[in-house]
Amino acid sequence: MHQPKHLQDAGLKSTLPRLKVLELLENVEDRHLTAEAIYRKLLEAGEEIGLATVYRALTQFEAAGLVTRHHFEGGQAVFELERGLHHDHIVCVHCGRVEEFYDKVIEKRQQSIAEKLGYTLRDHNMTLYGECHGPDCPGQKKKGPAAG
Amino acid sequence: MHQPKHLQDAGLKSTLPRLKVLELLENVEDRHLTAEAIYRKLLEAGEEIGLATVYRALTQFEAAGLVTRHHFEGGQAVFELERGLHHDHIVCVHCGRVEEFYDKVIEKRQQSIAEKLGYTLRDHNMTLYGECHGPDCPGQKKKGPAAG
DNA sequence: GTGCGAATGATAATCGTTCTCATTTGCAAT
DNA sequence: ATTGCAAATGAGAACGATTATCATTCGCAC
Repeated sequence: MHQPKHLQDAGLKSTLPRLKVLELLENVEDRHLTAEAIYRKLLEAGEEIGLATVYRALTQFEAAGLVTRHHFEGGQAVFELERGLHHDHIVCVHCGRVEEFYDKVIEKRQQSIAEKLGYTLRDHNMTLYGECHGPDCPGQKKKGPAAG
Repeated sequence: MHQPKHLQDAGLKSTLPRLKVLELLENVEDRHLTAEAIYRKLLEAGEEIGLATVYRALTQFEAAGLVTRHHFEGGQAVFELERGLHHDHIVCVHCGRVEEFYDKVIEKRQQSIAEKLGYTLRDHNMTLYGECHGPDCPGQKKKGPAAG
């Protein structure tokens, strides 16, 4: 099972702006982008597109299962191209870096917890927040710069 | 360890609006309320309070550890009085009912996943979404009302 | 190429939340 | 109890993210 490379396969009319958004999502290295970041990148690439269209395209992609929307902390939703592999996320509280992981034990526990409580599990959201200790992460500074 | 019953114990000046908000949170049966719901309930109870004050009080309570803020789906944050017992939530996608649970296995897995990925875990957000099958839940209707 | 409905984009509108600022309050010293 | 002052309040403006509006343009079937 792989994603349809063509929008029509997802039931969407194949328009230029949609193709541009999809293409960007397929080729960009950071898989988790805000709508505005996508919009800016397209403008920088010389494309003519409106922010509203980016939002519309992403919402449709999400409905079609091409894209997943996440609400990490910080107000702005981020979108990622769906690859058919469920995973959860860990986000660095300092630099915003996002990594993905999958844990079968947790998934099973979630299912049995929902059952035990009388729910039919439909979805879940699990995001861990931590400090990533990466060399470029501002959280790694031994001492902050003098105030001011 | 129990919560300070007095705002001063939490480092906050004891003002009438803050006391009203705290009192409401302590006495209301639904432990998960939006700021606006709290505001409305206080107005209905005859209190004079502004929505901005409710938000401010909640933000301060959160900073003081008296209250926890959750971002479930739906745009509006919900607040709950902190009882010192960490837990996660399961939310009914039909009626919005919220239940709490705690699973030691999941907590431990989260910790070890973060470590394995090189993160120091600071926080996490885990919310399950499901159908609650409660008798009053609209999701239980055998057939929806005729359209229109 | 034509035509029509769907898609686009600029902008206004919306929603939840925070900020501004003039007024009021809590509290400590009197 | 009164005073004084910083901190808190409340009404409404401002804000940021997202969605709706609506005239224009596009994609696609004929």
